Amino acid sequence: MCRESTHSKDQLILLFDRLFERYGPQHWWPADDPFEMVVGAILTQNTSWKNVEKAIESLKAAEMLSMPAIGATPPDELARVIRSSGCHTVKAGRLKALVSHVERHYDGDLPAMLRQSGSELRRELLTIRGIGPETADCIVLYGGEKPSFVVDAYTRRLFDRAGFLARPTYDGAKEFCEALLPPDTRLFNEFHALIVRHSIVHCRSRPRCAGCPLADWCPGFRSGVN
DNA sequence: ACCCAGGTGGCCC
DNA sequence: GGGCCACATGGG
Repeated sequence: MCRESTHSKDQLILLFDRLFERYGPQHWWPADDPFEMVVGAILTQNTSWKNVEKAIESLKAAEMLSMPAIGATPPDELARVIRSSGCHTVKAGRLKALVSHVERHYDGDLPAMLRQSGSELRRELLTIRGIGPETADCIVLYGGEKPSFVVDAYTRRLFDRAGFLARPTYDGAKEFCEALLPPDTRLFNEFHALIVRHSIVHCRSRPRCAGCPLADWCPGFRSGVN
């Protein structure tokens, strides 16, 4: 990173303000409890949230949305229940890997794991098969409620198009944000949720940028970044 | 018939 | 460090 300035800091905060003014608080993560949150984070990997909701409903209907149930269910049966989330064979294995980790190291006490510091929790999550940087950051931020900035494909594309960073890597975009923003859980929570919301609701359904709250940063008619 | 989704791991160079 | 692929359902 190393090219940060009060300029890009102000721009970044302005971008957040524009999104917040437009869309308001997003109230993420949509889950009834920490375990459902973590399950959702794994199921939503490269998958639309709509399909994840169906899979979570299936788990609830089968009374399988609990660590003991997932721990005791054979992988192929679990896969059938979460089928709608796509890549279900892979994800069934990831859910079981997560559950067995928490059972082995915390006697099944997920909140105990989530109580660690953000950096320790992140490091530990990354050792679990099927949890990569984005899923880990989601769990730290939305499950552990510690300020770990979540980057996704939308974030990287937005920062690239808006001229904040050129072809950012995951870690590059994360470090950029964490260097410029105060480590505020609420801010990080809303920032990521708003970028997702904007990218889906606005950019996809209205590709012409009509009324885009980020028009200042659009490549076509940019007015002053950099 | 494509292309994309709130990614990750494996393999390659 | 990057590029490519499989994983796979459901909606545009």
